[in-house]
Amino acid sequence: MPRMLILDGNSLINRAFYALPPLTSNEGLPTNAVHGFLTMLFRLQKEQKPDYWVVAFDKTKATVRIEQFAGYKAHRKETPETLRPQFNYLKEILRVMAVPILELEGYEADDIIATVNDLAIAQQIEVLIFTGDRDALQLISPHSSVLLTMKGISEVECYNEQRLEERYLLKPAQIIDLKGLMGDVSDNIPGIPGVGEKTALKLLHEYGSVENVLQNKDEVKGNKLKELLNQYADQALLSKKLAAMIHDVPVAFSLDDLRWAEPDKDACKKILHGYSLYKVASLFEQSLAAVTGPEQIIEKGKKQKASGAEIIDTIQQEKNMDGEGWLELLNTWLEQKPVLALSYRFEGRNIHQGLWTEMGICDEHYTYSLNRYAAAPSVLRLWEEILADDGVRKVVADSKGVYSLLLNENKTFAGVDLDLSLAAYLLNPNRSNYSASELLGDYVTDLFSNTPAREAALLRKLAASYMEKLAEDDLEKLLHEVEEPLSLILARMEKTGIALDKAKLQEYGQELEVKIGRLESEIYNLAGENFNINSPQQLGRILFESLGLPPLKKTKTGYSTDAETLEELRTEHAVVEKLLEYRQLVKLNSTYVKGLLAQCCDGKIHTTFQQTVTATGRLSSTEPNLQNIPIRLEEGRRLRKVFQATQEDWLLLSADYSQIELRILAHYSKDPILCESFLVGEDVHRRTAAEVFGVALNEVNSDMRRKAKAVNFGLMYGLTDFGLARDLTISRKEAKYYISQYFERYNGVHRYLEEAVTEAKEKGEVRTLLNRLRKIPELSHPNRMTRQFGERIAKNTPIQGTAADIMKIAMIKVAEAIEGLQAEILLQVHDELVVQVEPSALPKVAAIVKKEMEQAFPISVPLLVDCKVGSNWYDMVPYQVDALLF
DNA sequence: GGAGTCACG
DNA sequence: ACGTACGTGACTCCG
Repeated sequence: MPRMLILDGNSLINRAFYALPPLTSNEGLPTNAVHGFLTMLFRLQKEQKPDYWVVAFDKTKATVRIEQFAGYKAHRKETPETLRPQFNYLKEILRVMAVPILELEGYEADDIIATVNDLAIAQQIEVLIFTGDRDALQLISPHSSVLLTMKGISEVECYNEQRLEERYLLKPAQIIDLKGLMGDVSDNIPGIPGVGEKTALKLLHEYGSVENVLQNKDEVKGNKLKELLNQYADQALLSKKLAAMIHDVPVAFSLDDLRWAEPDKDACKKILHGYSLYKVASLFEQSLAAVTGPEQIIEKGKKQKASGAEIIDTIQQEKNMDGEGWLELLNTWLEQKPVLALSYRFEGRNIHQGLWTEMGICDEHYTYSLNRYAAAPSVLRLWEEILADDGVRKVVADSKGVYSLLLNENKTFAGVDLDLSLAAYLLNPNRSNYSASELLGDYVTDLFSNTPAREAALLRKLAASYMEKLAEDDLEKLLHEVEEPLSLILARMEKTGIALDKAKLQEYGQELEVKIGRLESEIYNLAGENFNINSPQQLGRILFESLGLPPLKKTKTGYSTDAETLEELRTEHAVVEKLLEYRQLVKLNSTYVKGLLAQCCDGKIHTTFQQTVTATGRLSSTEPNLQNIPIRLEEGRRLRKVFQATQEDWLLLSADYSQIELRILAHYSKDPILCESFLVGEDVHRRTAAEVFGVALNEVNSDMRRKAKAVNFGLMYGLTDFGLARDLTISRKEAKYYISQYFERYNGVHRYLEEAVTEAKEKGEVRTLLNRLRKIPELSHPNRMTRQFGERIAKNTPIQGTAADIMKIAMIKVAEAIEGLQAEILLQVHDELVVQVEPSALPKVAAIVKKEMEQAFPISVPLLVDCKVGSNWYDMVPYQVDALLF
């Protein structure tokens, strides 16, 4: 008898989404649900080898059922942002894989499944329905069974008539009666309030159907229940109706459309790899082999052995432990100080408010799982002692995360032996994800049993190969002496946070909103109509169509309306100026006032410093980003008034490197003029102006200096005449002239930049002073534009990256030197450190900070740090460090 | 989710 | 003839 597999697309993708950690493709697209769905699909295909198959999806803008009952599914939770796009990815992939999809406007997957099921049965086809939704049990028949996902998606349970009878003592047709009585919160089917599964089953066992229950309601035991049945009789009948699937969906397909068809293997592989779904791709090949012939299975088996399969076989077995066993084990660890691999899970909104829930731990013999809620207090205390013990070395992915969670409970963490996330980042800073599950992606063949214990065992395995790779690329020192120690400092900075004056911020927000409101009406007046100013598309139509302004620049999608374009149109129409001001204020209000208030709990802000994001080695800051708080324009700069020390009456000390990138360029290039500028401590931009314009230092005017500054600035980015011209609003020819003059005078810089590119092309990579690596595949790309981009990266990365290296070293030294003093580092903004300090400790702390930063990593020109002090991040005044304390 | 815009170093 | 300076993150609109 031929077999058909019907999958409930919506139900299964939802299951997969909530069951799996948030995986992403290399491009950062969320793919966990797609991954989970396809894994289930191919497993099932391999097992069942169906002759027909189909995936049904909801398409419910206006469901037929809405007409019946307005509340139906009205309260369903909105699809999460990271799930929504995955429907389209999945459908796209299914199409390439020649898996039939059925959906019809106005109907749910359920209804389509019921319809297809009927048709298949009529054609003597055996049906297996795969879903997470118990509703489907109503479709069970002698020829149809239902495969239900149980916990998560790892376990499934197969229901046929017999099993349904065993489990519920019900016939398939009674499933809708069951729902009619007990309702279903997720589908917003009301049922009878107060009647749950137990009562509903009891009633059905006795009376068989909702109708019959209602007919005999007077003899039902229990006054309360009788009353409920009386009161909600109609609602129960309606609920039963809602629970019944529609069997006659007018969806157009023939049985032949659903017949299994061999897909284009290469196209499938390509699209799966496009979404970074490597595991699924290999599963796909296996399942294909399973259906297309035995020869290929053997072929496949060989290949499998050669890849990750062996490693899986050799990882430590998981060992179950009782309380006694734990105590004994932990004491042994405390004594013998083994290396432990760790993996963790946590609960809570985010890492700053979270608690770890489970840890997977792997020593050289076994792997274990420790659950905080299952473990005895004495076991937890001992485990915390081990976490804090520097002698017990740990292999982890994301040590900052572990430390953050422990800090939430005022516990500590030490003994990081190897942070695999940081290691992977140093080996290749271009990846998008360095989570444990991602790093293990190469090894994990069975994602569903990816427990913390298993993860820990695999991390331990991974550590060995990473050590080798780190040694090969000469990155061990940078990892162990810079990144790993820094991660713990970052965790403490995040935990400390920075205080926010909420009231003042709200006040500022109201002030902004008044101004924004005024500007809004002025803009509508000047434009002659109302529109959404925040929509670049609508704004473009107003400016360049209604008002007839000249469109100077285009974007991919239409007119450009950015600040640069508007600036040029300023004199053309009065509305332009208002728009610029409007944009500025809206930005301040939505990103900073609203954004910061939303992140502010307990009067403090805790950012997250990302240590594995940038390709150059810089940190980044998220949720909220505290590295881009306005400063350039006064309007925005005022925001800085609300940032204060977390300790009452303490001061903020800001220490920033002066011209660090130019100094690094001087070091690299050994250019005599540039080096001299820094050695004698003159104004570099003024000197550059003198050289480029061929005048004496005292003849340099402010315009000349401004231009020279732009050149110096541009150098670090791989300057072009076009870019310089645009920045200075001068002709390209003029820009070109300045650049040639510059390189003539600063020929050391010129030579260095050329050599940097040549060497990068040879090696395909660049390095910073501390050996940080960045591969630049763009350098050998066929497209000229891309290649030139690679060249600019080759010029910029050693400079930006070295600055980042030096700052990281400085942070480690500063943190160590101020330990025990009344001071804490709060923020890092690339070339600036913000420290909070008790006023009387200021002279000493400022001297330490300045010294440690300036001497963090000596290069051939001096590094200079300027200090400023204030009670908030706005009112900062220069602070002269006492030379004697230095 | 992608595009556009704009905040920072 | 083409497109154009490096590195980030957040918010908004829109399909």
